[in-house]
Amino acid sequence: MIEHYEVCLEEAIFKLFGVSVDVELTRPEEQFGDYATNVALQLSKQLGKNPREIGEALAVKLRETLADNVSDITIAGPGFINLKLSDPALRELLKVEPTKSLAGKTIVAEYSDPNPFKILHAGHLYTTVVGDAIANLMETAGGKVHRVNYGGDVGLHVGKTMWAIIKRLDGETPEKLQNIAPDDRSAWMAEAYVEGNNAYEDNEQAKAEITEFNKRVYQLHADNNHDSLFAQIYWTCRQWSYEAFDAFYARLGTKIEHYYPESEVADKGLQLVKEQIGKVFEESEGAVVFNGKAHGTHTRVFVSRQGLPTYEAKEVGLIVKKYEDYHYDRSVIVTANEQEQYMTVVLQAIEQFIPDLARATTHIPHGMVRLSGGVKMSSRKGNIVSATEVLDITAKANRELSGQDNEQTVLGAIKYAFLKSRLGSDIIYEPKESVSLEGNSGPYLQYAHARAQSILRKADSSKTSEPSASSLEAGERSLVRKMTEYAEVVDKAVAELMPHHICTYLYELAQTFNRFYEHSRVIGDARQTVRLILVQQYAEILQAGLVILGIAAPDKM
RNA sequence: GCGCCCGUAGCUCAGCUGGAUAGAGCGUUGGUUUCCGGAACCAAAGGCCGGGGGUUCGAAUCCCUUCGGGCGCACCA
Repeated sequence: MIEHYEVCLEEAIFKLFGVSVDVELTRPEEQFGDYATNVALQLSKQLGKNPREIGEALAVKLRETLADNVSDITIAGPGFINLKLSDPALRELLKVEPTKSLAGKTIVAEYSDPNPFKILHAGHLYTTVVGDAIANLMETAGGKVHRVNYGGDVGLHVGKTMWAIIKRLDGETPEKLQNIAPDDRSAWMAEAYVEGNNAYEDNEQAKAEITEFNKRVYQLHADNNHDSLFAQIYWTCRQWSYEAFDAFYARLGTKIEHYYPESEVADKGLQLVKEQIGKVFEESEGAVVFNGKAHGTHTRVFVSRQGLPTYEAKEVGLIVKKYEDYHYDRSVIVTANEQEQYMTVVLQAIEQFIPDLARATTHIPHGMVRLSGGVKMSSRKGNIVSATEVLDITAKANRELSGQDNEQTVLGAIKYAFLKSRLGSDIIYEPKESVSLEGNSGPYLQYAHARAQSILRKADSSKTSEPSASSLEAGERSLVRKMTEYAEVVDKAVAELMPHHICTYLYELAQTFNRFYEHSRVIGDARQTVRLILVQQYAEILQAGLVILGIAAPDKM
């Protein structure tokens, strides 16, 4: 639809001035019109003419060719051309849906990535919410999205936790695991990890033992050993972690389709890397490294001196494994930005021998979550806020404010607070502000939706026999104008994989509606029919947007 | 030391593929209610867009530089 107007402008410019340009229409402030372009300014130098002259000449031409749809064309400021659409043309724009730019594409979205044997912390909550929204965006654009996560069920951290667990059990006694109550399991393992990590750093003997445990865990996978006492403890605890993840995702409404444990990709990665020694990778000080310096980055170890694959080699295995499983056209990996340069190097290495997969992969880095006034959280030190604690303090803030418990409100509050800022920087989470029903919050939007639904419910019982008018009053027009931006905003969010655009837009939309609603009676008014249609469309857009964000849009609150 | 990211109102943030008087929310001050959900609306105050230089008709936006903060740089993930 918008393309139609752009093409008309391009044709007019060609006819008048004999030059071909790519016209891009933007959304100006409402006072200026519905669409605007600065082509006249851009052409000014090339044509040696005053931009306003160019604009005026174009306006004369366009008033003829666009007479059906455009009610007013003005030249303003230094030479902007502003188009105001006729009311029917504007309402026609409401039929435009987000572009299905990913139709037919298979996409793997990897996010969340909690590690078994470690705590599920606030950062996991954040990255899960972000990943979900991004996956939803790609789905909205028509993509077939597979949501997966990846977690370290092997590696040094497992060695640390296992070391402490066995110490706590007073030996390799898997039967004693039964003494740990199901509700305590996650916390118990998280404590064990901290214990193991401290021992690793402070105690040489423990460090040696942990190193040995790390190898034993790899060996146990290599042997597919489920029987030894050590193996029984390992598999039981790993299962505890997965059960905790399942419960966490169920609570959030996240649907992770497949868990990739590191143990499934370690061998593959190791093998792939070894095959490329002397080509892509080289041996250095007994380890296998990728020399990123030659490519403007830095050198990274892919296989340790002990012959174990590092995170880097496992990533290679994972990227290939995901391709074997899904044959994706595109792969998106959402992680914290501390992994940004690591990922750059890994993709650079893969580019050398499987270029297609490297190019199909997009890494989306985001910042850390900080609780207001808090410090960065580290699971190694144990001074960390768990995902559950964030949910709990938010529930508490909501209870104090509203006097009741409402899980949907709490989740809406957290998700919106996490998603409303542009990805990349750290975010500061303020529970009280997030659950506030005033201002730019999730609950505000949920309430806005409930309120619209309430109007529609009431209208069902009233008569709506008046014919719908085609022209719009000022307040109605502002609302329609804002609603027509929805598809464009979604397209932008999809193109950039940036969910915050949806948040910004939905909030502006709700504000526009509230302004309209404040001054315009709906039920019982002479314009009830046309206004009810607008309320209906508004509620639909609000809901669609909230769905993308993974936030419930309740009919009542 | 090298690399990446980030500095916008008291606080939290939009705006960044250059364009019209730099926008919201919270907080502060004042106002609005016969009536559809006031969890709202209206208004005011509050900004050398970290500093400096450059490119441009035009810079919060691009380039250089400087200061401040975050993160990453070999066998953790």
